[in-house]
Amino acid sequence: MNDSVNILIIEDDEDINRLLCNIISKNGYTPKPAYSGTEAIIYLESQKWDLVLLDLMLPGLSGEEILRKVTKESNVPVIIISAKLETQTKIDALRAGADDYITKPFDIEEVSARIDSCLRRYRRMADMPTTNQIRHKDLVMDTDAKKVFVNGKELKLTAREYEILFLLMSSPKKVFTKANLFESVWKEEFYGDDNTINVHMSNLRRKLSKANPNEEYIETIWGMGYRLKT
Amino acid sequence: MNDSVNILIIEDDEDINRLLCNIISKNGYTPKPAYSGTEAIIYLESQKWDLVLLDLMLPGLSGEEILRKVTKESNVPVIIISAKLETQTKIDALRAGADDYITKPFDIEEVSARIDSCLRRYRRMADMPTTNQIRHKDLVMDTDAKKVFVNGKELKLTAREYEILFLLMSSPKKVFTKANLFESVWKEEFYGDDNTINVHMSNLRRKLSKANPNEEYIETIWGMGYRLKT
DNA sequence: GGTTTTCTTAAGGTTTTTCTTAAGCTTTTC
DNA sequence: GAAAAGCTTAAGAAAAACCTTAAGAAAACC
Repeated sequence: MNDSVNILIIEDDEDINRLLCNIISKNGYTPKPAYSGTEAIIYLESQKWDLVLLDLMLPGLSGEEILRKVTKESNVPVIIISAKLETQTKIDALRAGADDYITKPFDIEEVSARIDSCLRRYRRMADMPTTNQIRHKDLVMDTDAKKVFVNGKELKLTAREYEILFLLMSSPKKVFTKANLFESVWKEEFYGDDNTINVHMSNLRRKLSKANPNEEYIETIWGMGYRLKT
Repeated sequence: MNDSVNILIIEDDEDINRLLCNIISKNGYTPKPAYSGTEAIIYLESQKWDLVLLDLMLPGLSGEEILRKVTKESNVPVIIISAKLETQTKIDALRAGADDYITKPFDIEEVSARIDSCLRRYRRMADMPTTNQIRHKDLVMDTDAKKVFVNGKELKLTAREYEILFLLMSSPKKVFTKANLFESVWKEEFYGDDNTINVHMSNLRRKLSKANPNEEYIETIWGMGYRLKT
């Protein structure tokens, strides 16, 4: 168990799953079949994996959800295997953190080559501990619960306020222009009307400073935007 | 040399090469076109690259040879771009050390996603900080934090000053006319009144020379404009 | 369907940057 | 080496950017 390379195969079609298992063991790796999303989650949480092959079309929990969960909670490389041919799906998967994408029907040799390539890339990588918390000064943001704490005391924020603070905290050194903020939080094109942002910023600051009057969290960079104060 | 992300594009078709260059610079990276295998080799040996896009069908030195050379002599990730549809080619390329494979005709969004994904992977592997820095002499500009440092000491610039310096630093050898500067920084048409630029330039220079009196950073090219002093 | 929360709009005030002006300086050209 | 063109500096004026507050509109929730 120690030196083996463990590959989790999440694929509901039994034939395809078996085929993948065969390819993988022939290449000297240890396959583990999972036939549904829920089953996959159990395996994912039970041990450390070296690679995940993931079918996007699954009964129960969808492949997309699993992908999101995996990339959020761990560092395991993921290769998507799917019949979906649309480019957009591919792009979404790659952007969501997938490492490669193979469309069905696939070629045995190709799968094998991609698995090798992917593992080769990751072999040297050290694992990074991932948490669902972001911290800055005495601010703690729980991105699962979507709550913010100042000195352990919860700070009640509205959705917009939370999103703004999240953006700032996700890149602590980065200056976010109003256009940046607007497009990230509102998901609309920004065309110069920044007053809404001013007001939200002001409200957010008021709440923060009420929670801890001795600390300033958000800095204004004149003519540029906002940034977390270091 | 600065810390921008340099991507070498080895593709003999000028239209495709130009398209790729556009995609890449729009994503914030620095593209360099090479139109033949021999040209590519020269560039490959002349500097460090962050990513190579390689067309397999090339005049002169073949893509396969370049791929072999690159993977043998360096660690640079390579994405293959090719019209060859056969799986065997893909497999060979992946086995030979390529990191990804895109077949022509390709989708702009897909190329962009794959480049991002590939760079992200490598950055994690090398444990590289994702800060976006431009350097020139002892000037360091952090384009995320929008800060400038001279010998490690922060230089406080206004938005306009920052933009001017950014423009100069983004093309270290280029001479910017006042019209260039004005149109880039002010985003308005320039019609002859250059005094404003004079004043800003002067203020910028004053701050720079106060931070380091022994160095001159901006050069005036008489009758033409300004340039970073080498 | 009504209540409550959240968001947006608008206006007034403050701060900071940018622009304009003008005089003095430097480099090029003739 | 003098005239012309171009550049720098400084200071006050103007403009832009930003902050806060309050109230009406919209949305979310029950």
